[in-house]
Amino acid sequence: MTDSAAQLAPLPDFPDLESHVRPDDHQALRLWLRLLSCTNLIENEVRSRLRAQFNTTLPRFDMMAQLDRVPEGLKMSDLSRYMMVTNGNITGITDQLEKEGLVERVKVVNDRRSSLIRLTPAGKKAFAEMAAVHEQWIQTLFSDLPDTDRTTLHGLLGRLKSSIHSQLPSLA
Amino acid sequence: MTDSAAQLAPLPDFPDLESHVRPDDHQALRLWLRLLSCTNLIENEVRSRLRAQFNTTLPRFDMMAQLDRVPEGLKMSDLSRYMMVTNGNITGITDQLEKEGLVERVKVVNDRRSSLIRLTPAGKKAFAEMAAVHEQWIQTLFSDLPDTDRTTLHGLLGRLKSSIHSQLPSLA
DNA sequence: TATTGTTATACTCTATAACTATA
DNA sequence: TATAGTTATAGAGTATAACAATA
Repeated sequence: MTDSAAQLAPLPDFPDLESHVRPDDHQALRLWLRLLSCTNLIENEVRSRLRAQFNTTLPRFDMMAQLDRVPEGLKMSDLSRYMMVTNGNITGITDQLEKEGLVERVKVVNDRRSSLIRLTPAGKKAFAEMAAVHEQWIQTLFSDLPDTDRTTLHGLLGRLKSSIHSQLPSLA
Repeated sequence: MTDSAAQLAPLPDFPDLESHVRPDDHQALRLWLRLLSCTNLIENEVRSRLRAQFNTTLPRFDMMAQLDRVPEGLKMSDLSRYMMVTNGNITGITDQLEKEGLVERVKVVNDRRSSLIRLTPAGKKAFAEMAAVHEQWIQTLFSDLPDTDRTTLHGLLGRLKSSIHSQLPSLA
């Protein structure tokens, strides 16, 4: 693996937030604008495909993804933390998915305030179908990036994430 | 510069969308979840500070940033492309900023359908103050990442962005 | 016919805060 | 007192689509 990525020719000028970067902008700002452009590019595409092909939204998909990985279910406060949104929003998304029979609230015996949310069999099935297609989208969108570059990127973003969490301890 | 980033110990488990990655998830999906986590982490913080300290929003800030870099102004359709939102939304944000005296619509002679949007002197001043503080936030948030890592990251994200644009030519 | 911008609409996501029921 | 979840509210952002004016 090399550092050649840093020495490549300038990119073509795609129209986005990065378009008006100026020569005197500092490295961190340029990096942030590019990070934001990349993420928005992919996220918008994924949102639009989720809507078109599965009539769902990213938050709904994300919630089902979290639940799919914990078959016994998750408390709403856990979901709230993982999805980084407030409690009331989790109630709203849960209500939608419950009405469609994709998740269920399961009472727990030891604490009558809380319940576990988990996927129903129908929810598991629906999510499995979406997840397979979703993963294929992601594979394809990232497929031009060589394996080593993906690994490097993953590692560097891990450092960035740790560093930011240590600066914003309110989040951890 | 080395590839050491790829060989580091696993990250602490911060509660976010990445929390439930499974051993059999493929590299591209892991990378995408981490990219999304990092961006959301920073973006949420920036949104919240823009709200608290300047009583503004990210789209408003972004629009002023675009305009600040083109003193003669931009057409609304240009802004629409750069900000990757539809035309109606640009009208809405422009209306807000115009009412506050931060931008103005300037008629162009050769095409009476369109006008140029540009910052007013008050808008320039207000943006300059915000931009300086905003850049300081970004500098700080990225400051733990060594210079070489920032450069590598910038380069790799550039490759990713090009690759995605070439897959989604509708955007270019 | 195509393009620029506006308007109207509807929906989702979001935070905040007050509330309840339990612990 | 503190915690889990609900409800109500208000605001922002978004896409879609119909529209007027102009090219």
